[in-house]
Amino acid sequence: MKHLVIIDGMSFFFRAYHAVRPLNRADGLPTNALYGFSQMLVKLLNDLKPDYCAVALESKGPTFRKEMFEAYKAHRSEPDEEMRQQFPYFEPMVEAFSIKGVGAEGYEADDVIATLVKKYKSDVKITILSSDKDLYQLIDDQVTMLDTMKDRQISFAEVEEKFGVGPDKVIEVQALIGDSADNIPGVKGIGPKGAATLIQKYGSLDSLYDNLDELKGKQKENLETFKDEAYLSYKLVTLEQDAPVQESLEELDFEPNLDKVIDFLNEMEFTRLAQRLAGKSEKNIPAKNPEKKHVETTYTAVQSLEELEKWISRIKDKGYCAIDTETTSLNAHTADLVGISLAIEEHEACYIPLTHLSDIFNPVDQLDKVLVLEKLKPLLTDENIRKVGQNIKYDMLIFLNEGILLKGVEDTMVMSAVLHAGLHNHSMDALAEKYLDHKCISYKEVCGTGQKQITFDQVPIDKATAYAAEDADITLRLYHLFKDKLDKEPSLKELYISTERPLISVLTKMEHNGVLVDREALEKLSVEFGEQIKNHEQAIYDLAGEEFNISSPKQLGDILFGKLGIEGAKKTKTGFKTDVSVLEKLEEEGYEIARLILEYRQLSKLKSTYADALVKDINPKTGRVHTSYHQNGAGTGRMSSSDPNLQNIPIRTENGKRIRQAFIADKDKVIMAADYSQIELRLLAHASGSEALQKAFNEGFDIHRFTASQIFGVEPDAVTSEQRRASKAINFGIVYGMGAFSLSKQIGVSTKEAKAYIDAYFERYSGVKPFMDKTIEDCKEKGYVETIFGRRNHIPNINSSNGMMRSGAERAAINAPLQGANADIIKRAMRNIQNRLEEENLETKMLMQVHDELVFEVPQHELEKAKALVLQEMESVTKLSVPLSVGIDIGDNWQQAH
DNA sequence: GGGCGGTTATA
DNA sequence: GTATAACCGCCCG
Repeated sequence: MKHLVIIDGMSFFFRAYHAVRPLNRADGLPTNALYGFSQMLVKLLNDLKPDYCAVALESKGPTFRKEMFEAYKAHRSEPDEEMRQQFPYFEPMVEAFSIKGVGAEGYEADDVIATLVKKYKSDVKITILSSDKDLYQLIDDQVTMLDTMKDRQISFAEVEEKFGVGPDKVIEVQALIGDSADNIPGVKGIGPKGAATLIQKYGSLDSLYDNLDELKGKQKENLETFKDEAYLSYKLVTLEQDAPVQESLEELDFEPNLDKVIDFLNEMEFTRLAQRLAGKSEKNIPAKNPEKKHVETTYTAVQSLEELEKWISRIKDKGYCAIDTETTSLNAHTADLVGISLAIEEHEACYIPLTHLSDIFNPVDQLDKVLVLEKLKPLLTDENIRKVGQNIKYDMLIFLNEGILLKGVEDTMVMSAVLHAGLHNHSMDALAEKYLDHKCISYKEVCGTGQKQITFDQVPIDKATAYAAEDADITLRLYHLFKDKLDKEPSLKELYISTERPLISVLTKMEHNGVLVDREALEKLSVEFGEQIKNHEQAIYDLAGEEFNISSPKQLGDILFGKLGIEGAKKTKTGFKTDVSVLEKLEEEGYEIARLILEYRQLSKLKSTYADALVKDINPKTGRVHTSYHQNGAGTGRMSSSDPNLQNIPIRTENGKRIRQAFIADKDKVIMAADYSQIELRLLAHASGSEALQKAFNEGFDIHRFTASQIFGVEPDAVTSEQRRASKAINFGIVYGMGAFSLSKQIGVSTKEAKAYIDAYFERYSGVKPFMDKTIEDCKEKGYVETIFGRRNHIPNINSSNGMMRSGAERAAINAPLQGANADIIKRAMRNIQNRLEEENLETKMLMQVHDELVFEVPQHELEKAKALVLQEMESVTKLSVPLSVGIDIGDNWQQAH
């Protein structure tokens, strides 16, 4: 049977535009979308070998859907200028490939495709080239879809995977889900899962509504309320199969003319593609500096001393530059420098290769690393010449390992975190796409992936230059953009200049310091835990009556609630729930196996995540463990730590404490840990203005006992330990926006009682509830919340129409100003402490930060001095209506210092 | 080898 | 009931 291929024209043109990085013809015409599309067509010629081919075109005027429903596709944004400039070449391109363009006035391309499918599917096999799920309804034995960008064929199975039903029922499901991108309303409260379940059960929209009485609750209510929307959506997603399409199958006959194609490709200056088609090998094409021919970027490799001197002198004149290092590893503490890229003017950058692998067969022309670093050093260490990086802490660590401490740094990632917390991530790729509309060359494109991945020192210089120079260029462009944005937001600028920017160097030094761990102790623990795990395993198998993988929640659930028939099972999405709370309940009911599993879990966690992992993380060169801090790991302003995470080292259990004991001080030094006491509650007292709460802190009361006396109406001395425990849970819960239901579960009382406690709390600590309400209200209006220091966190879901999402967002909104202010305070303290340690020439080293705690390594002889300094700086970092209280402890290891 | 769910470690 | 990171199993390609 012959083969008809139908291409969803505009949809692919747009995707090509976004998928291909900017490209220009010598005269400046943007050509990236044309390039992507041409490339796709070439591949199509080779792979599919169609007998007939058509490109479906959009109607130029308004479509019947728009007339049926005004809002349809209403919030589609206008295409970019660079895209618009390429439109006039679209049809000539299609024509050059000898493909027929097919359209119908008043109909979308999708309708044209549907019409062609209906007309010809009994005569030919059809492949639709599109990734639009609205076309799934056309799929059947004769008709498949192909997403060429993802290189994925879409047939029955894929449709079912995506929608839970076959192509014949897709419309029914889509009618219920709706599509926010096209403004198709659907039924509120029904998403992909619910829609699939309903249609699977009832078969169609009509039948669903005929049997609506079988449903209940919110779902039924929603279906009733949005019945009109459902049927409107049904009409909107149903494709018109009888659009006025004139073309006969013969007219779609596909006879490509290679010369015409090559002429077009040459006209667009897609030389390599043209030559490939003409049968010439790619290798014969000179690939020297391919970027040079594009007007917009000049990326060069620096391979001579003269060139280097030129760049250095230009940077000195300019007063700042963007900088990026290429290395052999993602982890700065194990990475070796491979090359450096620099940028001073936008769209222009250089790459200085230093240690690319070179041998007599493949010699690499590169300058000597030591020499280049010597030349660059004055510039790098000059505080008045700003060095802008994207995550420059990484580059600082690389230079620090070469003996150079950068001064005067700026960081576009940190700037973005200050400006855009909660909106998106701050990776360069994300920022470039969002703010520069530019798709970066991906690391994978340069180095490959998986087994075949190479390190950067194996990348050829021209490829390395294109990648590395682009990074410096993009960083520079983002810097200019974010600097302007900060200038318009004085409070954010202040946060960046006085807190976040200085912190970069502090964190660099902390990571560089690293922490000493007792390897032998951890190895012993690993062995001991391993033996205990084995014993537990055997005991569990005996009770279960068979061997199974205890670490598999699936298998474990089946054993407990299936084979052993234990009652009271709760379900997760995929099986039985087997988490701590479930197992603890079983343990209370007397199930020995539950106790054993809990212990097994704890031991496995301690062994794999801490005992074994930490030993692997000991750096062979320094003998210490160097974490990576993420300055804005959380949208709230908190940091996070990874590789390894030193912010979740165990402390609660006895076995856990033994892990902490392995964090030790070097010879003649001690570990000093300083932590803020009750800082978030103090911040709540300050921010809410609650006088009772403020009084409690000003008088230095035991806050949980005091809260208990308030809630239960007894004298502080008369508070029972049970009452204090409950109050502690409330104090913590309040700052998380907790409700009565969760509190009741946590402290084991009825929801009613829990509600009474919370009411009493708000009654006694008047000001807290109004503060929380005001915070949410402000957030709904502005889309973000602020700490008392002006740090922002955006909460996009605060106005969500989904109740679950919205209440989640409200809890986040309550918590963020408190958690964030905590972060503000400790970050300022870190900056001040590091400054003073250096000013006063102390040998004390800051090693770790754990949200409200700082850990230092202190020489015995300066212990008193360091202690006083840290205490003073932490407590006096800001003045609130309640005092900041810091506890300091000292020991030979981290466990003792608590 | 990547992604995701379940689980657990911390503040 | 806020904010994270990491491990394991399991499913996919």
